[in-house]
Amino acid sequence: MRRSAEEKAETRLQIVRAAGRMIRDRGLAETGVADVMVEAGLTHGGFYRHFDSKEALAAAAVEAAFAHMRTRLEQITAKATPSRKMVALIDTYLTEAHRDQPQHGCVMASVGMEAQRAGGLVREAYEEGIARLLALFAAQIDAPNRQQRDDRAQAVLSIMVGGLLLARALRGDATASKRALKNARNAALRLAHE
Amino acid sequence: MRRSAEEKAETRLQIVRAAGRMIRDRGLAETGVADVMVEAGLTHGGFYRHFDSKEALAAAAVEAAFAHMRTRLEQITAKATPSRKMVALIDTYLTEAHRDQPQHGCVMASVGMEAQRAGGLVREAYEEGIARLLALFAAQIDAPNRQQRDDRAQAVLSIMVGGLLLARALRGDATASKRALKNARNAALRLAHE
DNA sequence: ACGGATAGATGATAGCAATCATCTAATTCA
DNA sequence: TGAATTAGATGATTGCTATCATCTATCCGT
Repeated sequence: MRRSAEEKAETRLQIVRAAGRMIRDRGLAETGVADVMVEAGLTHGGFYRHFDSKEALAAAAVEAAFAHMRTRLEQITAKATPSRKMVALIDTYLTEAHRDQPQHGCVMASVGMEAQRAGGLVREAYEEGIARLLALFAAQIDAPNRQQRDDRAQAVLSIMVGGLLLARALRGDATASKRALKNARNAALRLAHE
Repeated sequence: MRRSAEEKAETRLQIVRAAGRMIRDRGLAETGVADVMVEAGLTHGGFYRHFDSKEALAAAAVEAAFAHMRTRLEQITAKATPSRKMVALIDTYLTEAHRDQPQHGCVMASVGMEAQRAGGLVREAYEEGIARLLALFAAQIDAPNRQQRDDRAQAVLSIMVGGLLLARALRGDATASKRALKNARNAALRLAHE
């Protein structure tokens, strides 16, 4: 059953989104092509009409997930007053919702090392995504020169990712997990404003 | 060919060590039982004389890797003067060697989310390992009460793990990667000493 | 020293995942 | 309108992995 070019693009988007969710939720290796297609409302057969390989899909999914996060964060900063932009970013990232729903969250925190080990297109998309995320952070930081902004952006991203990872690891102890988020938040704020 | 109980224990240790290295290097899913056995100098057949399942092996490997890291860190702190203990820990963790050799490094940074998704025994070993790591850190921190020590330990572990992850992600840009280590180090020191 | 026990090897099996050849139905364009 | 095109379905194939039955050579207790 042939579809129009528009419909095909829409279908492709559904596949990429489904892959993005499943990869962040279950991991790269545990996400099968067939699973993704079912999640996208299709059967496994048509997959290769859209992508050359599983790797190509994974790379597209990583890229799209980073792009989605960038868009969301940009909207957040746009709404905040200049002095509150960084606070807004941090408070968006270090939430219980983000901790509990990796499938809609940060790729770095959910598939960090996996994406790197994957190599090829996936790794490229991953590294590019992080570089652009750092740039977005640096742009919100108030410091005298470029180097200092970049340095603080690195520190803030580090504590946010590490804090989220720790909060997820401690989910068995609700109190400790919440404290991990709070401690990371306080630390991030301090590091952002020096 | 039957072996003595002592030899069996030694063999088991070799298997666990090999698994620990491979899991941190390649990831959980990419590490096959047969690969581990070959790495341990055996064939895949005897595996189930030592472990009930791949999961049981992975859990043992995670536990052993955490234990090994604890031992190393304890030795480091034992050698340092009281005021330098925390600095010593941080400087041991945030090195280029650690960045470049995940197979001998921190489990949280190399298989964090994978270990959690695995569930069951692996997840238990992972959570236990992190809890004990936090305790080790807290013990080195100079703060008026327990809660503050725990909070700072969480913050320090978060920035260290996040910083290492970022440094690994940026390995394509040697300068940026080194700065990520340095920025995390500075931040960790500040967070440790308030 | 000898007979039962067992560590580790060999080889089989079952299940799953990626990939692709082929089929079909619908659409687009001439 | 109708022929060429193609999105997506069906089904096959290939390769890999976890698991386990069985075999054999050695060790341990008697």
